[in-house]
Amino acid sequence: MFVNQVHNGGMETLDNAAPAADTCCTPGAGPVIDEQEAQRKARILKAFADPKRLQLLSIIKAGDSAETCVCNLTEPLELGQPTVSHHLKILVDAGFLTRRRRGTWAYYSLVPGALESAAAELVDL
Amino acid sequence: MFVNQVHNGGMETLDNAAPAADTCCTPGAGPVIDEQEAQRKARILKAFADPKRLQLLSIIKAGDSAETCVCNLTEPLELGQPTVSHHLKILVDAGFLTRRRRGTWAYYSLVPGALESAAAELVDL
DNA sequence: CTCGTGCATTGATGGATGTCGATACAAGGA
DNA sequence: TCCTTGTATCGACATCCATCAATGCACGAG
Repeated sequence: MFVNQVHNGGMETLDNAAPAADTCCTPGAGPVIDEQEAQRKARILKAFADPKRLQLLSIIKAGDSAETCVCNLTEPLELGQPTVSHHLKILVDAGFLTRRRRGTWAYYSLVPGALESAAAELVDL
Repeated sequence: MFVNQVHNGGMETLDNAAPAADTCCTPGAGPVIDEQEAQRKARILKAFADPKRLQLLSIIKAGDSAETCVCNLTEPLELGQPTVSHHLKILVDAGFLTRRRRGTWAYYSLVPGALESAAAELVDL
């Protein structure tokens, strides 16, 4: 099924005289992340890859008491309340926000150091 | 149309005796990124939010000569050649890879400091 | 207990995106 | 010149995702 690695189909004249005429480059033997690790990192980074979620994090980060309820988030984002709750759930599941109910209101706050660790995942992949 | 900010519908007994019985929280007056800036950051981060692209970057980063051709990328990712070219184009357009043709082969290399600047976009949003 | 309010969940839908097969382009060799 | 090989692009398809309207749930007030 796979016919990728057939670079020289029966080439006999090469032997070892030609230095590297038909090899494109050395494959590189350094450590490479596997598929599972790549999926884990991608799942984390996907939580940030949305403009509305970035604005959510920015607003919550700029909050005075480091706690923000949903009613203060629907208006500046120009989104419906269900959509805001949806984005907040994604950020909570990704481990970047914590949710705390007080009365009928739900307050969200940043998890300390979560952004920094996510950024570290990017640099040393 | 918008009926969000009508928290107290004709509440007269509150005056200023009750501290903050029906206000959920202070809106927070800190600086917040606008929609345009959020879209710019999201476009950058979206380039990373894919496991195959993360593996691509990892392989290229681990390459000895810091240059890798496409033929060395299709096999470890278990993807077809058009798909690999598609991902590479996304990473080039995002400014994280540079492309250089030598003969019939195309070599890709990491842009120095690109990952670090992208990580910085995450921390100080 | 009933009502009202803030928030979460569900179902549906339009748009974005990853993947592949087919094809076109570029460059070197016969 | 024609042919071969590596790469990029195109068209199509399947899936994912952001969004909304409708509904359900939790909690406080009366």
